[in-house]
Amino acid sequence: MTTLSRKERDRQLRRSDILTAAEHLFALKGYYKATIRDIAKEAQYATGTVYLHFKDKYALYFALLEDKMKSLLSIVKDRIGQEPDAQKKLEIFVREGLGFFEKNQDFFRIFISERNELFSGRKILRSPIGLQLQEYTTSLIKEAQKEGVVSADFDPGQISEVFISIIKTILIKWLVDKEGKNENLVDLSDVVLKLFFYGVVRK
Amino acid sequence: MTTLSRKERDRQLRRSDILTAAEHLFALKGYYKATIRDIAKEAQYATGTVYLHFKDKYALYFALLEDKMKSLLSIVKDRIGQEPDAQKKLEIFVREGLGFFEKNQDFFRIFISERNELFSGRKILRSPIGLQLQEYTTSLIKEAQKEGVVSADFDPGQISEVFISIIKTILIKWLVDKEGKNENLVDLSDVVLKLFFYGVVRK
Amino acid sequence: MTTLSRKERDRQLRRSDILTAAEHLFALKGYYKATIRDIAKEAQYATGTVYLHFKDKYALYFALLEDKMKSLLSIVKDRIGQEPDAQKKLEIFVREGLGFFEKNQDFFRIFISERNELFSGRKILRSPIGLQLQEYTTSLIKEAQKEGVVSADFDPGQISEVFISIIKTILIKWLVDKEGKNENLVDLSDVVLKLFFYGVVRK
Amino acid sequence: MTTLSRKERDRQLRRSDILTAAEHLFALKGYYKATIRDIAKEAQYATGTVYLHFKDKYALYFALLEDKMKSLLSIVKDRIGQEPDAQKKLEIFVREGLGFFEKNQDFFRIFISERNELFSGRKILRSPIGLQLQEYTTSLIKEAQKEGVVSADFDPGQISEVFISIIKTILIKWLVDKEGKNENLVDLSDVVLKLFFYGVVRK
DNA sequence: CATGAATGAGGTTTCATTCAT
DNA sequence: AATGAATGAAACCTCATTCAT
Repeated sequence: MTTLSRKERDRQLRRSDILTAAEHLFALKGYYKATIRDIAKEAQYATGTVYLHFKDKYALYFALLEDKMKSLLSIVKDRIGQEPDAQKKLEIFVREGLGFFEKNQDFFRIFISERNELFSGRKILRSPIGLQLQEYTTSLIKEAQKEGVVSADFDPGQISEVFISIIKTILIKWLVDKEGKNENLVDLSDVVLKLFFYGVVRK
Repeated sequence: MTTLSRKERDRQLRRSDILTAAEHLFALKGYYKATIRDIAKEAQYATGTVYLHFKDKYALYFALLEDKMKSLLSIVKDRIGQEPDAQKKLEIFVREGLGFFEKNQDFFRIFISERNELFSGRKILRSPIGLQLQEYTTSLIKEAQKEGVVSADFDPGQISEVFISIIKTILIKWLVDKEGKNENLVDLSDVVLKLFFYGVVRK
Repeated sequence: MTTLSRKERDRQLRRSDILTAAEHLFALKGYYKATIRDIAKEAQYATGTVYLHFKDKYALYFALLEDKMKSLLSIVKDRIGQEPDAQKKLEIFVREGLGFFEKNQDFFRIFISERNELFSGRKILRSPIGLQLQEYTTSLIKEAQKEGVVSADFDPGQISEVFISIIKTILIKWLVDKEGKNENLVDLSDVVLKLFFYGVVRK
Repeated sequence: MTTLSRKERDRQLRRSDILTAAEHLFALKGYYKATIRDIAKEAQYATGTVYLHFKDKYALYFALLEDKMKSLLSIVKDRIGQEPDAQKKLEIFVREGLGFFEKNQDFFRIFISERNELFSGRKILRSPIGLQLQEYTTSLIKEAQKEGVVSADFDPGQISEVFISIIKTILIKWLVDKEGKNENLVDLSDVVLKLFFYGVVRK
């Protein structure tokens, strides 16, 4: 039993090594320019080893996104936990999302590049986990509408996408400009929430 | 002189043929899967002809985005024209932007996929024309801040990106869901502006 | 017109160069061990050039067999021409077949290796040209049966395959033993025909 | 001693398991497309185990043919036993050969594909056991010649190959057409012998 | 001995780019 | 200038073979 579980643990370790290397290279070079050989080399395995864990290049890419999105979703759900207030939930969502992306910037780069693929072949965002994330966000919005925090006039699906897109936009800008500024993530959360809830008009 | 200008006119025509084909194929298959051969074939030229007009594949891609962005910028500037009111300007911006993208959906698909490349090699958004578009948007925001329409607390660069990103998000959702709904572009403009100005809170 | 036909002629020349190299290497190493790279190199072209003429490795192989079989069939049909006597026709068939194979020994090696593939994936012998060759042989046998030269008791399809197989067997043995002996092809024809018509019993 | 012999018996069992799986897969997919992994899996061993019994892929293939040919030869020799009549011997040879191949169709498919390799690398037919089979057949023919059953004009080696090839051809056709017909093996033997002894002419 | 994960050479195929016509 | 065949580098993926457990 110990033997078996060690085997399985080793297997997961290798899988994880490869995913980490893949995350780095896909973020750095993009899906097409990152090669399996490079990924294997960075993970310090032979090319063929990658194929013991992932059936082909796309399966590796897909698994990577899937794992991270699962992780993000579970963290967010966990942190939101039993919080009863709908607005607070959204606040936690923003804070945790920003935090996760900051710690997983490679993944973030890959993640934002997925929105484009909505039209074309790739479709992580419509995979089970992609849909779960979307549904979860939408459910938070719906709740906020029920509680009267968010106007019921809006289409919750639409609004939840705007919500996500504001988070992304603010985060991108922050990452790109990072050099100069010292703004921290808490401040970013505030900006996102203010924009989302009250828009840009002068109070 | 006539001869020369006709030559030049022909040249521009060919260039334009190729750009149109490229727009179609890049939107359809993405940058990597669209081949120069296919583009040339769709434009009804030989492969080599493409290289008489564009130094390499990326130059073609870049020129395509540049042309369209120039066109978008000039339309928007033209329509905004002498309008004195800052808020109205933003309204026109949204309306014209949505209209342009609707008429140029192929370009739109390519355009949204450019955000990803912010980090990596491609960077149309940091090219002269990309920066002009960005600066123009930012200038509209600044104006709105001066007139007190937009709160001066926000960083205008940041806000202008959020502005653009809301437009994109709403438009993407509209295009993806297009089948069922019959919402028109004017309604979309309203949603964008409401969200941008007042956020989602119940009034 | 001249230009066009020269182009086409050049094209056929290249195609033919590649086929010749392929014939050599397939015969020498077999289908799987012969590589496209080697074939291209032997034909003095770049690897990719092969793919301008043949969609993939199997298409090249198939085209090779097809071309040669067409050629064999047309030679045999041509030589048999207006010969009225059914037995003489079979005699010509054997003579011309042996002659063709002797001049095309590389092709012969590939050809005999095709019988095996009857069961598995490859199936040149069931392609249009393969069937034509088979049907033609069978038709010769049927004629011989009508004329009373070959017993009507036999299934003509079966007999025609035996006929072909005797030719092949005798030829293989001859090629393998070639070193020592000086038996010529005419003598071989005699052996084939005697065996086929009268069997091995002492007269 | 018992322990040792059990070990040895086990060893032979494993070897035999692997050979059976190999026979199946080589027949089904051919030498190149059958993988060691698949063979091991079908035999329910690990990949590496195959290499404890056979030095490499070709050794496995070779051993398979060798075993079966040994078995065929010993059956035929056994059945021919003390039969004094040369013609009867050939009759038994045909009957037993057909019977063996019918029971070992997988092997038959592999066996017929070996003729091709006469020229190239593989050469089971020139291995000790291949030569024994050939020599045995030739000796039967020589005997028949001595007894005046087969004309002494023919080269016995040549004739024995024709003999084998007629058997193969008739059997292949039978296997391929099997669906429709109900011809049994005894009838096939008759056809083979008639063709071999008397050829195709009308009596 | 048995296992099966790891290795990495090597094959097929694609495609941006060049260049002789 | 236009053509499009040729080039050949480089990618993905397979699989015979090895070797630590």
